[in-house]
Amino acid sequence: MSVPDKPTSFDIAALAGVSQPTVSRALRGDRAVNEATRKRIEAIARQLNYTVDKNASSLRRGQSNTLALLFFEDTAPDGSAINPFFLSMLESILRTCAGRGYDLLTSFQQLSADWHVDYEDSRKADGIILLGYGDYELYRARLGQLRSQGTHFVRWGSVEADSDGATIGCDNFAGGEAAARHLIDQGRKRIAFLGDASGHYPEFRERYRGMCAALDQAGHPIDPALQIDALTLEESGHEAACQLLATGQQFDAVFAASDMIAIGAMRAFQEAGRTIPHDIALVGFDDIPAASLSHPPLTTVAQDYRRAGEMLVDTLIRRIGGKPTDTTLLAPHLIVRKSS
Amino acid sequence: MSVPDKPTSFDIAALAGVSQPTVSRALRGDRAVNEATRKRIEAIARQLNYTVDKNASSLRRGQSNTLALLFFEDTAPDGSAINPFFLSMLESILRTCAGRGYDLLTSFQQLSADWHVDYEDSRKADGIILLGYGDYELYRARLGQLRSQGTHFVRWGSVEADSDGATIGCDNFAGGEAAARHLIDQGRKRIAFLGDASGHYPEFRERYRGMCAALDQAGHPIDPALQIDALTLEESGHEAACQLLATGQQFDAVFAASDMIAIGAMRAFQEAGRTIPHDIALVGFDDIPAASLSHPPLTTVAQDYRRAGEMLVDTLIRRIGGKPTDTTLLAPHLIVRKSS
DNA sequence: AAGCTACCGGCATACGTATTCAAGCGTTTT
DNA sequence: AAAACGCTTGAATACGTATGCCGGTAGCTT
Repeated sequence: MSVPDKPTSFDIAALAGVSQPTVSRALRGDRAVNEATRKRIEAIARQLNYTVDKNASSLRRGQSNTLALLFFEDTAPDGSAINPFFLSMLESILRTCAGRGYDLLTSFQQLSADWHVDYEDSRKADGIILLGYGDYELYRARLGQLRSQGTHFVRWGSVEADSDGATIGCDNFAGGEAAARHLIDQGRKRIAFLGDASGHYPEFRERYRGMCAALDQAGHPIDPALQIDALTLEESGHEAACQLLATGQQFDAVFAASDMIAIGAMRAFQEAGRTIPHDIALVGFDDIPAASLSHPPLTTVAQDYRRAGEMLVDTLIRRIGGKPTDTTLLAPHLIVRKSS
Repeated sequence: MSVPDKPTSFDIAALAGVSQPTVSRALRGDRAVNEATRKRIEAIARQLNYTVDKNASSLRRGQSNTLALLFFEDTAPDGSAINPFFLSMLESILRTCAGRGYDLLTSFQQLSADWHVDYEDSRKADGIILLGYGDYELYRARLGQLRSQGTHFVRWGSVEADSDGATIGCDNFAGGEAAARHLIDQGRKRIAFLGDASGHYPEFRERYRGMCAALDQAGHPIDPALQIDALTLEESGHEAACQLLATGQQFDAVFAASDMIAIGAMRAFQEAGRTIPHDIALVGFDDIPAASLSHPPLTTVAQDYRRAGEMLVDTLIRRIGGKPTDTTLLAPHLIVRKSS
């Protein structure tokens, strides 16, 4: 059972009694082509199941109508699951791409690895979306490199590193403030923070700073002993919570830098016999799907991943088109559930 | 600030004092090129930041080293989140693709829509992976169409529709049996099933049949009244469970066709004041990440999404290469947690 | 010394599309 | 009636790479 060769625009042209360029023009909707001719060509094309060869087309036009999505990971490629929050964003990005006539290429990158972003260089994509919590220094160097190469890209992340409108981010400071204010309103005074607060994760640091600002405003002291580093993994959250308990410090609330951390911490606290929210009020960040499934359901600061995905794609498309774009800060909002 | 033109193999050739074809050969590792020449070319290429233009390369070679992933959805594109199980699989597929030197194009498809699978026709991808619970009739017609076009594809799903080794699936019957046997071993006799058992979802039907077989073997009667339709959505699971309660039927266990259904059902039962597992033992299917986070943690039949992703990619690559492939049935395994 | 082989690299060309340029033709303008 | 114009189309070519074919050189065999 042999499969007939894929028809080309020459085949269509021959059947329609016109030249190949006319076929190309007709199918791209060029108005220079006579209406009747176009209809005829379209009919034949449909009948032969003709589709434009994207490789040839991209080669000729110098663009591919494809975007590339790069996930950065902290952890070893093994065993690790990607942060659900980013998966939700992926979904939004996919839908937006489809709506805008772009395809999406997806891949993982080790943050530490020497990611030579081949996609645009090799003309496989017109631009790149960068996703993931970024190690600051390494990351910034790469961004500069991309810029100097003239690569089109946008990234999700901390806005402070941005100089040219290529970043979409969440107002992490405001999110941290909102979380802390909520806890303070519940009468909590000693709020612990689980998540890196110093360097590698600018997002987490901002959340911490927002929390500190709220504490400060309420006249509550800020105790550095109540801050424990953690990565966005259930296991890491569990560990950090155990560590916190082990310090023997008093605390009546915990603000976790991400839901994954919060969920791990919740497990640790419950294992230690603490009741949530009675003994410890707990607030997370992201509003991943699992947040509403925990027991008790997790109070959290929701990021609008839907909007974020749209903004990323639309901003990138604007940049590819050479139009100016602005750094965008999306407002998070607190979702109060039973854990606080 | 103007960006210099992207260098081509001609530029490299000129600098290296050789012809363009030699550059192409050298960079592709053709052994007909002298070692020293190759090193020289490689050095220059690296220095100029040269990368092969994938469009030109794909056009010339007639293949793109890209695979396309199509998700099928039941539900409206709005508001719906994709089944977490498939997201886990996506991750595995992505990693495997990367390991095999392929890129991955991802997109959604409405199951009902007239999906003209453009990706291979238009030479943007060498083959296609189909993912999603499939409506049988519609779906099968499309598969036939793809086959007759000579499109390379593999799919995840029920094996029974497969005639040519293009399917990777889970042994749903065995999974259903295992779940039911476990419940029977716990002394349960009247087991309800939540999920479509008749037609549209061959996977679910198989799970149901497996459960019936186990009941039968144990000498327990099978009561059709204990089967309620549900889609793989939390909301749908909740609804189905409510419906089941409303029938007034007696039952001491529930086997849900998926974890999403199980989680929705758990909520419904708890709202109705039933204790799990005391009043109702509950078993799900898939082992999505959230399954271990529910309260109580959900006993479930795990599918090996990791292996599945690898098999899908590797099988597709074999088919693209014209090699024969076999239908593969992966063995699921029961994970006992606290819900049963 | 003639012939043979292995090795290396250039020439020409093909992949399929999109665009520039110009030409043919019928109609309108002056 | 000549010139100008708009509309439609074809001829030629460029995009950048990969590969079949062939020629040339050097080392080796007989």
